[in-house]
Amino acid sequence: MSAALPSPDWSWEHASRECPILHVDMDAFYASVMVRDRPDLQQVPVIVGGGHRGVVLSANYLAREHGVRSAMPMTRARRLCPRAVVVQPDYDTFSAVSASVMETFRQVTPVVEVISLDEAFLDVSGSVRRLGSPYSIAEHLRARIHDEQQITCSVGAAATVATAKIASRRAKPDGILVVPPEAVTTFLHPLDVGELWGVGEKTAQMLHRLGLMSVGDVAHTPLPTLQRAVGHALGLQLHHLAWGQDRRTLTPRRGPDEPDKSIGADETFGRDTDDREVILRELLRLSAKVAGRMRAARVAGRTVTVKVRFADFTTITRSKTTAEATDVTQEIYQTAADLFLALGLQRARVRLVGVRVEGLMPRERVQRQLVLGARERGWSEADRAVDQAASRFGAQAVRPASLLGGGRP
DNA sequence: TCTGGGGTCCTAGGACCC
DNA sequence: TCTGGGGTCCTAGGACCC
Repeated sequence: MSAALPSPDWSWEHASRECPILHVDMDAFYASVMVRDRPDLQQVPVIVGGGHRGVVLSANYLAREHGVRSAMPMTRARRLCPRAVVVQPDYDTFSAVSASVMETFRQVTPVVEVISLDEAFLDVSGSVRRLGSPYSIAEHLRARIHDEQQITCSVGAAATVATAKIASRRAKPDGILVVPPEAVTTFLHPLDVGELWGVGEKTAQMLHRLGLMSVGDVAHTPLPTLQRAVGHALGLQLHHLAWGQDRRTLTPRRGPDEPDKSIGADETFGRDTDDREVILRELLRLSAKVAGRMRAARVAGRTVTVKVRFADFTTITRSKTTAEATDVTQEIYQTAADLFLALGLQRARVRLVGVRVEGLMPRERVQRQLVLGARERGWSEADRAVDQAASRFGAQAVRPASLLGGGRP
């Protein structure tokens, strides 16, 4: 399992000294957490996923043996593994387990970049004197997480973020892989191009068409050729990554001074619809959700984007940028509804609609034009009342009048 | 009963300004 | 009358990540 080059006095301990970047990734996280408290599920294939029209969020290794993978349509997953038990995700539990795991990381080093609920980078260069080599720190973390949470994780250790990330994937499940600097190209070059960060299905196909199958092939392709094929930025990135070069450093946390760049929500209908009223009502619900999250984050934004996905899965977006930033539900909805209606759809069957607000800035920085019309102030105050009621009685308690009574199964 | 929902970044064309 | 670049903003689409 190692890509390291043995030398006379070689050891994992020693080899890891130049590998202070750890990438820790929980193994089949959602599935592992769901199975943990259900002894009856321990020896059966388990798929975590939404119901109707959903995708696989996670699958345990017994299900993976049948070819089930994350993000696969549930229909296909069930076909591949009919005897799998399908369970609904429990995000509250996932968040709690994740928070505890991240806390364990922070006891090892303050330099933790959280990527998602089940994944983080750690820079342990400042912890080596206190806790030992990166390799023994990784072992320590794995043992603690297993003891405290009864789930396993895998760790990749390297000198750079990108290589550590690939290493953890190759270490799965329940393993550690150290890739010392002198072994980086030996490790990377035989891998498929799809292993590189930024190479998904489409780019992998494109590279394969050019005869570039392995990371080594990419490494030995002239940069201009690469850039013509996949674009300027990605070409440069792949060129660097293929040689194990990655200047990225860890950013522990996005500060309050650096808010999200956009906030949005979308939803796939239970069944495709061409009913304008149904779609507009959904846009209102999504606008309320987005605006509520914006107010909670104390941001306002200028660009509203509507997304429409049709029955054949083609997807379009329409956006409008206004002079003034807003966090007001009615204003966001009005823009979204205008954009949607301007499409002039007649009988097109719609699968999904979404609303997103971009160009976010801290709310304090928004200078509302002098003429704070009575109407506008009214909406803003209505939103605040909704927020307060929602925080006391739950988000379901308060919603726009047009969402009441219109519900259908 | 094929294909979720939350995001980020890049590209490319056109408008507009200097 | 014809023709420059550079920079920024906006819009639309696409790819990718978890």
